[in-house]
Amino acid sequence: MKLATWNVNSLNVRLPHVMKWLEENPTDVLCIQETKLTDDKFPVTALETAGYQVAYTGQKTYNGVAIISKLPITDVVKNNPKFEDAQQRILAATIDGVRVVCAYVPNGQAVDSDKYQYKMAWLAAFHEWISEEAALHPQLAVVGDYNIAPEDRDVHDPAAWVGMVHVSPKEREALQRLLEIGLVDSFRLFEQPEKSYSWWDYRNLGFRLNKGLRIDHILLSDALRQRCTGCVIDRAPRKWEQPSDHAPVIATFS
DNA sequence: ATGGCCGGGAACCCCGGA
Repeated sequence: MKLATWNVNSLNVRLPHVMKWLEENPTDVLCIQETKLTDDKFPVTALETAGYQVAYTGQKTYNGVAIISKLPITDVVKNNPKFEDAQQRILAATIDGVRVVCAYVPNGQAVDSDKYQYKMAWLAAFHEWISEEAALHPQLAVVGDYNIAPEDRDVHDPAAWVGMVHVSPKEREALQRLLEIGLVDSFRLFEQPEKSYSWWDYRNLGFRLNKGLRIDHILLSDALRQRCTGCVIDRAPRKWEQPSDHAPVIATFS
């Protein structure tokens, strides 16, 4: 089984990239974020014709998440039942006995901004809900754009990022609390190249100079960790024409 | 370098992203 997460930064623009990537990288479950599409605009036909089932929840202009799967999708839940949220950022579903949570964690904009307060409140409620999901579903994968770089080695220039959103101690603690539920960052289960990132700024030749952050993660419960045989970041689509600023992260399972 | 890039939506600038 192969499970991937990718912030596509507008599915309207990136649908061809998604289709091409799925063709080149047969994937059982692809979780995407920032679709920026209302549900009536979701490209159901294109994906179904390619042999995938879909679940999605979106809104105009911002946010929006979806799960694209070769295998049947059941027990779909939209949003965190414990957090009233007008923003469409969470989709959970069961696929092949695995509970998959696709999440787009708020950006936070700047430490101590209103958006940062929202991010922290969102993460607290997410922790509460994921704790329960973990108790209910031994095989749990919590994947998506976390907008948090866990450690300094996940940041191209840690000194330059001190005090910035994505690396602040409070955000990192929130991610750590999620891990304490019994989840593991699948990327760090395996030897990885130095300076591995999943996002690069469009500006300043960010990708060319590998000035990035590793903020997209696949967190796994212990039962899934036992089955995990690899986790990689696929930089290839970041080199395509008109790319998303994020790259897919892929975990494989026995 | 005080910044550069994107996408969306409403217009030909501004917001949000990270």
